[in-house]
Amino acid sequence: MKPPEKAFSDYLASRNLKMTPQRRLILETFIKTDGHVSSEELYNRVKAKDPSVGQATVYRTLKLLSESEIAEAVDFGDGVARYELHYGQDHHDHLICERCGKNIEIVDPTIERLQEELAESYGFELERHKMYLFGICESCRKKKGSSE
Amino acid sequence: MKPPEKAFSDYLASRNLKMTPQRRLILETFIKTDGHVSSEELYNRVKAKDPSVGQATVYRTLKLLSESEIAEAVDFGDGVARYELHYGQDHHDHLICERCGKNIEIVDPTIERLQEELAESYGFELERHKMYLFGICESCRKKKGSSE
DNA sequence: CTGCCTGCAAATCTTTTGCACCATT
DNA sequence: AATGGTGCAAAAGATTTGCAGGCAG
Repeated sequence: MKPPEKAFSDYLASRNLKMTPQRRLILETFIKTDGHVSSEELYNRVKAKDPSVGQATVYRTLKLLSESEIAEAVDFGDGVARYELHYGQDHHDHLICERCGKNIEIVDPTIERLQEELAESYGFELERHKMYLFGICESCRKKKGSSE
Repeated sequence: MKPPEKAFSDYLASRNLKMTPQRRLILETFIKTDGHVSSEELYNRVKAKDPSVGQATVYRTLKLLSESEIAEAVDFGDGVARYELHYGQDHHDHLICERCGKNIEIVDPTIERLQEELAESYGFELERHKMYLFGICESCRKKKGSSE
């Protein structure tokens, strides 16, 4: 499988766009940052390496990365768009602790298959899905009453 | 089960807040509107009945309805917060056509149970979840190539 | 009076866009 | 020259907040 940079420049080329130093830097920084980055967080990291990069460029590049399916938006319901690396990653869903914010990546093949079947039963061809499980993790349950 | 209005005024009372004509009107309008309303849509409907109601009041009331679990936020990833009636409704997830936006409410008991088990296997106590399946519906697949 | 509510407008916050200039072909 | 790309600042869109006045107990 080709490296993400190559995948990105291929995507750009296919749309008559160009790989630029800024885009390369943003992509590199994005890849190094694991977890779920907001545009602003990414902008800050990028700025640390090259203060001349503008915030709009980060927004624009993140959108390109989404379109090219190298990044994927994850939405935790706070008003901020977050992105995670998608290219070359296994699909996964999210298990989130509502108290401490801990975020575990999960996947269950049986559920995946049932989702497919469920969509089919409604005549849909399933393209993708998002599943978020919200609960309280073990350690937060132990120190009960400590928050809220 | 008590009617939503009662549930809401009980919730308000429990927080030393009051049921007001505006709040009542907003709740009534919200209940009559099925599907997934944005604050602005709801504001427009409310305004049609009583033009003196302000937009901020709709936002504020919608937040109260969320807190009281009478409404629930659904997030389709466009920048707008939408709400649906939650109180007294069965839980359901969403099957969304990426082409025409058709939105079907779905539920699969087996998936629900597996989600519970999956969370448990990570030591989580599952409180709630959100699942969105995105695909292409049958009629959109037939008129293929008609969009995008 | 006191405390909650409301409408309005101003403020915030995130994201997008217009524009003039730059770089590469 | 032509086509994109960029940074900046302004704009846009959604939501929140400050405030002065209003109402109910």
